[in-house]
Amino acid sequence: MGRSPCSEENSVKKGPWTPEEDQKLTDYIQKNGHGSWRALPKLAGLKRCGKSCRLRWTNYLRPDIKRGKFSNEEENTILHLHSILGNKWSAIAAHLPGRTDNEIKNYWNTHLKKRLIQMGIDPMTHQPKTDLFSCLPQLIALANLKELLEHTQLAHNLQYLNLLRQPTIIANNPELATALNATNFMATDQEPNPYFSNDSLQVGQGRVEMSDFFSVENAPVGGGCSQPLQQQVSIDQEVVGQCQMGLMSDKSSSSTWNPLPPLMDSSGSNNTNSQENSSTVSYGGGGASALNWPDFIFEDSFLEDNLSEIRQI
DNA sequence: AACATTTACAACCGCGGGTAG
DNA sequence: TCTACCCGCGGTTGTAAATGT
Repeated sequence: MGRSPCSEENSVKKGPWTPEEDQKLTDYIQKNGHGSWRALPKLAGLKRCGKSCRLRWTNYLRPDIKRGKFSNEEENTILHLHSILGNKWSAIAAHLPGRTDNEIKNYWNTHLKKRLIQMGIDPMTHQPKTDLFSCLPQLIALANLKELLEHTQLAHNLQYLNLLRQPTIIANNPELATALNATNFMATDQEPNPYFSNDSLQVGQGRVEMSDFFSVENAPVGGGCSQPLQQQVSIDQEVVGQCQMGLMSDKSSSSTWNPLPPLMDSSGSNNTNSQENSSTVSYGGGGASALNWPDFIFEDSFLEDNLSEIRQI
């Protein structure tokens, strides 16, 4: 009873198609149309089952098939339609001229599905995953990203402070000079700044190369960043503005991690040895201080007044 | 250079709906 | 209404190519 499956038919060839077989099939269909697929192999002189011929034609030999990489537009269409239709590959293919359901299915399984999983999105529901284990890699990546961005803000703040050390700026702002002196951040030519240089930075007990902060190679994997990390954190002409924002946010929120150098009372006898302090001061602690940073360094007008000096550096 | 592993994709398999007799 | 057959669909497998060790 019932029909015999294609694979059980006698003398039916399976496996990859040869160029000769492709040519026979193409020639026959172009001359006669496919008609009955079941009858086609015999008429075309092929030792294949009708089903195999149909698949070969519709998925590979059909002249209107588009080859090559899927465009961003096609990817977006697949993602959108899949979120509505699910695994209805033929329905999705109907919206993508030249693409077969098989090709879309393969592309989904090998590229798009994996990408959604990496982004912490359930490929079947298109919703963010809720179970902790399945999105553990994303959580780790986010934790790494947070750490990187905190260090980046620290670097920005310190670079801003370094810019403020310029003699012309200090000469015009005695209050700033006092504050900088109070941080142990002020250095002379004979006594280099222990915390910051153009290419490295003191963080707690360690020293980190600036290149570690600002290279894509060291960026955390995953995390769903919508733009290259380098674009987000690179120090360029906007660094002054970013530094100022960092300073202001830290100033207004003392309960959060504070990357600013603490102000120290310079009248104290124990704070004169910067070399000793360099090994003990931790920016992360932000310990209690009787002194405050002068308000004017957080204001736009101060920045604008000194922008020309800062940009000459 | 050799081997192992991963990736990409063509092809196969089985199921279910539709239809003619 | 039942049966045999055809066709299309979605899931799965096999394998060549690419990449890593």
